[in-house]
Amino acid sequence: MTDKKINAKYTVEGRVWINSENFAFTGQGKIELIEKIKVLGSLRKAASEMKMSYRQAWQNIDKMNKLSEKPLVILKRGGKDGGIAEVTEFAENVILAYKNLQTAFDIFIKEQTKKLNI
Amino acid sequence: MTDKKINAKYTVEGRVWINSENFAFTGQGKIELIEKIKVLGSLRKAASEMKMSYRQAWQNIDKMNKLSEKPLVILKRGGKDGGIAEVTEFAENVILAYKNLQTAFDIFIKEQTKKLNI
DNA sequence: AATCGTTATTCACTAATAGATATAACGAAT
DNA sequence: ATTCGTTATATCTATTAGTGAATAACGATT
Repeated sequence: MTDKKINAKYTVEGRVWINSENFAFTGQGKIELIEKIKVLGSLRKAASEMKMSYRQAWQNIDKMNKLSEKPLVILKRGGKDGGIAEVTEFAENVILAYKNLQTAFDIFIKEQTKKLNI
Repeated sequence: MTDKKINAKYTVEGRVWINSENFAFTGQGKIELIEKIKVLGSLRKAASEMKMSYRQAWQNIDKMNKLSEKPLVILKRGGKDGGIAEVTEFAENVILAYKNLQTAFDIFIKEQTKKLNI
């Protein structure tokens, strides 16, 4: 017989990210941004699609690139299409690591919510 | 032989809290505030000792009281000492739950940092 | 060299947050 | 009734964060 006494009023929530030298260089928003860049090949379009200001998007990418070992997105201006935004293989690894983390965290949250005793 | 190949450049970080109907009614700051209230018997002194503005402290307590099932801190004004702030038994339970959660989360963070593969 | 759409950067404006200050309300103790 | 130190609340200011607009810089393609 399963225990049905679940208190749904209180839940555990939280956030996780990966840090590099005092800067959270991942986080849901940034991961999503990189993924959109990968699809669209453009920082401007990616930001626009996320309804994130271009400025903020650029700053995020710039910080991530500068504060991590290797760049995550290579931005080039000029050229045929005005410029390109290229997602590096390193970024792919980071995204994978973040997703694994997030998956584990989701499980953690569920467990802890179940354990809540208030 | 222990694996010494630890990449200390990247770490997992995060935050957890307990939610009640769309309001994070716990969090390190709020828990600390309640604990200080318990010791000092005064919201004003507790806020002052934490270098938190009285206004913010009062608002936090007020929200917590209103948005949770039972009040966590009972505030009374007037009287011999000008007023009193009383921590309820319910608040004690919440604090305990939060600390258990935090302990588990600390372990989670360590594990995940160790697993980081970037 | 002219064009194009992007990256890169600045500036001014706005909204939101935090803080400080001041003061009213309170009621047990005297 | 007066006093006291607190709770409770309003108001103003300073700081910060975020947005939007405008524009310069770029370089492969034509």
